[in-house]
Amino acid sequence: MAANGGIADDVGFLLSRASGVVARSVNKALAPLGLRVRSYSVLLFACEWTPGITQRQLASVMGLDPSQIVALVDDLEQRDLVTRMPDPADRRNKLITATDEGYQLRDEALRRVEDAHASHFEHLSPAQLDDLRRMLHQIVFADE
Amino acid sequence: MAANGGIADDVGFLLSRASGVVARSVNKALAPLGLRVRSYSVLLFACEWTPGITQRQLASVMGLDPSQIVALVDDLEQRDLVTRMPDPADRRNKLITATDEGYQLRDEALRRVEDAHASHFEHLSPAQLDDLRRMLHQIVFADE
DNA sequence: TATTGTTATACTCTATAACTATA
DNA sequence: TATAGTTATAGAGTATAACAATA
Repeated sequence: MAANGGIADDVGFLLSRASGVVARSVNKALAPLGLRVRSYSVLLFACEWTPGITQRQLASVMGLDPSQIVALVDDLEQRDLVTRMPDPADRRNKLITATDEGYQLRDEALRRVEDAHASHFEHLSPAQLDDLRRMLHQIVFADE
Repeated sequence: MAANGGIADDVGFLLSRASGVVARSVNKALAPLGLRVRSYSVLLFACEWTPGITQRQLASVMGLDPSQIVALVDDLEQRDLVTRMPDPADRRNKLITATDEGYQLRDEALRRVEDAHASHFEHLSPAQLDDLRRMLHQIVFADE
């Protein structure tokens, strides 16, 4: 599975290295906006889901424990980028929705992340990036 | 509902998710051996490099700061899995080399990691895994 | 002066368990 | 009782700065 050329060619090792390189770069690009890669992802999910995404759904889709979502949403909520609205149908759920400010910050964040990504993905064609996306998706959801 | 082509299909996001899924699984597989994915990588590099790898080289190849290598090597050294030998040619360098015990533990670790990987990569052909390796390598070393 | 390894510190991320409120 | 969110805590990972030994 690994080890044609040893640990340096191990897919798990390369995944970790590539993820680290990109995340570091994205964190730097987002720092002026007061975002990190995690809070950025939460903001985008809040923008994309209508009429909002529950914290449980966020935890599931981000691969995190629900307890880790709390602080991320707290931060965005305190900055008026998202709101926590109790779901009328089930008051245990809290629907996370982006505010107008949230959408505006997302637009700026998307531009910065796209620039950061460009330097890392420039040697890959759009078709290759599609293949890459598909394969990563299969690794993440291998058991479904 | 989620938008398609949104953050869930972002290559950086998928890299982070896939890396997390695999690392979690590998950490669990290595736990009985007292290894984690980081110390496992150090052990493998120590096994593969002749006549040893310096801590600076380890930091470079693993994408870490040299200060982070110290504790990793300390741990392996205290368990007699690797040795720190001053390089006669330049006594600032310390060559990290695996002991016989280190090589033995590596063999067992390799088996466990291969099993852990199998469940995540089973839907990908050997050719696809080669493509994946190549693309990840290009992302990591895009600026070289 | 420059480089290798080291220590120290602060912050972020990860993993678990236990609690509350709603159902 | 079961589920969603929350709090708390300990451990692992990340990022910098400064220092001693060696070149």
